[in-house]
Amino acid sequence: MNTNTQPLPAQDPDSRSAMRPCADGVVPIRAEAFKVACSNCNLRELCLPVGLSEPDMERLDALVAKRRSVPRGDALFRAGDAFQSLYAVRTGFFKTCVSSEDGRDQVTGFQMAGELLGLDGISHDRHNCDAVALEDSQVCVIPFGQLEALSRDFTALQHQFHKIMSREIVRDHGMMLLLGSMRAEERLAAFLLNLTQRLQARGFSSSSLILRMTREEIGSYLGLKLETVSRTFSKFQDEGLLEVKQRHIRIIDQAGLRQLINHTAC
Amino acid sequence: MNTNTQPLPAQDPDSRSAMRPCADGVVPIRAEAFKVACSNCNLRELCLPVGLSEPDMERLDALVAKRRSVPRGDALFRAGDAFQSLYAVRTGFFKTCVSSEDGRDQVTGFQMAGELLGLDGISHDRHNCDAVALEDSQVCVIPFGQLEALSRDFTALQHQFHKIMSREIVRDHGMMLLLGSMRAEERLAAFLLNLTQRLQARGFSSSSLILRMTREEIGSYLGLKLETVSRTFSKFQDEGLLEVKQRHIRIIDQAGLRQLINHTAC
DNA sequence: CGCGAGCTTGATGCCGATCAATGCATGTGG
DNA sequence: CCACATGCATTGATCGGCATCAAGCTCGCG
Repeated sequence: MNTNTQPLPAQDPDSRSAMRPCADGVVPIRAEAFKVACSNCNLRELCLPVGLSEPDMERLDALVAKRRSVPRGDALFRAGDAFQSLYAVRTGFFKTCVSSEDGRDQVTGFQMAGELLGLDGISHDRHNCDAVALEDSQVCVIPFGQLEALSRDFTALQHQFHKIMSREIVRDHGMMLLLGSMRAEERLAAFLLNLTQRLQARGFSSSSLILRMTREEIGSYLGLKLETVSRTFSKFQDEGLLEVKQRHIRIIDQAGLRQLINHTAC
Repeated sequence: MNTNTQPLPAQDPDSRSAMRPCADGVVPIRAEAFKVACSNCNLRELCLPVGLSEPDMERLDALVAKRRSVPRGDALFRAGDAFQSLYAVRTGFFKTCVSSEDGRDQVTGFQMAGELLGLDGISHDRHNCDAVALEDSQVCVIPFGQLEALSRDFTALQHQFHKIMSREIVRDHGMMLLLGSMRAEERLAAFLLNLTQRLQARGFSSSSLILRMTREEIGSYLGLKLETVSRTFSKFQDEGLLEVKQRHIRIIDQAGLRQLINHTAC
């Protein structure tokens, strides 16, 4: 309903071809006109400040004074880097992936505007996964020590932060369910529905989207090979559930997708 | 090395047949002689108080004044229950499992002494999974509101709690890697090594263990069917890696198990 | 225009699921 | 104490979903 991200008809459809140069301050993006501040960020309903009152929110502003731009393909951080800060995605799109000693790797999540990156770093003071920008992106830097300090005399922030961590745990458990017991079609359907739901919350169309990641990255996330992802997309298209043109997806029968998940049917 | 849980030769081998009656206070377990307190709990090196100084630890004692016994098979909490408290396992063994609308369910973890239960409940003020005791167990009740309050003027506790949540996230990402890209043998090997490592940290033998869960529960956790778990156990036994007698496992070739995981070999 | 990254599609094979029967412990009631 | 029921584990036979290998195809870009 009330979208405070500027409501685009679909995701900014040309952002891949015509990527804007992104050195800080070079390009007069509208956001630059404001002070760097949560209190006037159009993501405040989705990000760390959720539920904070106006005056409370201004106390956050001191915290997130810094931004950082990450061009497509670059890492915001890598596994092993010292952990200093959390990051809130302002614009753009990220993937996080862990890898085992023997070189296998697994995409553990895709993050879009308003979502937090780096929570896994708290445990051992080192980041535990790579965070890579899938398009030119910008993040707010949240020094973790300061976040802890501020949340010490700031109950609402403290609680909100705990909720965010807990929500990540719940999400991960959902992924374990998906990876442990769903079949390829169910996985892909769940993935698409989750993606569109999150895009919708950000003011984008719920039926039309552009995938920012490759089939291989989707496959890694869902525990499938890229060929299986591709075939499943084609199958969904044949069945009239989707229209698939490379990375452009239009969802034709959302209810049909939903049934796929809830209906064990087998 | 210095084990502060009483170091048993292996896990209390008769605890399943001769389960002690477990109504609170009925049985004079040694712990009952002390006050209920973190500061003299033999799990303090593994549980929430890790890293706290002696005087700091005593401040925790006010928090965890209550215990609760959970007989084998009973739920400590169920998905949908109102979230009030976290729980620290004092004795016994738990599984947590989530289930989807269509009845599928997935074991998301096994918890032993010193580990925390209920972190997923913070996000929506309701528990999001079931926690079921796999043997007669006892937990410390940690009212979450009080934990937040105490951690507000108690930096070390605050930080420790954040680390615990983060560690859970890291663990979950590891499970996603396992579920997304490992084969049955690798999964079971990783599971056994993880289990023995945690048991060893608690003063138990690192080569001999008793599984507290069924083959089906292991399978659910690892994204396999119980027959596959059973077959893989047999295979490991044939290869001289393990000795398997029902739920009694003896690890003969730990290095061999380790190789299985790190060596993609295929 | 032609190269290359990423996507699609087909043919084949294998790992683990499924179905089914048997074995093995524990517990119960006659 | 034995007979039987019950829950869990093992093992075999078969099947199917997804991985793997291998071409082509599409599209954006130098």
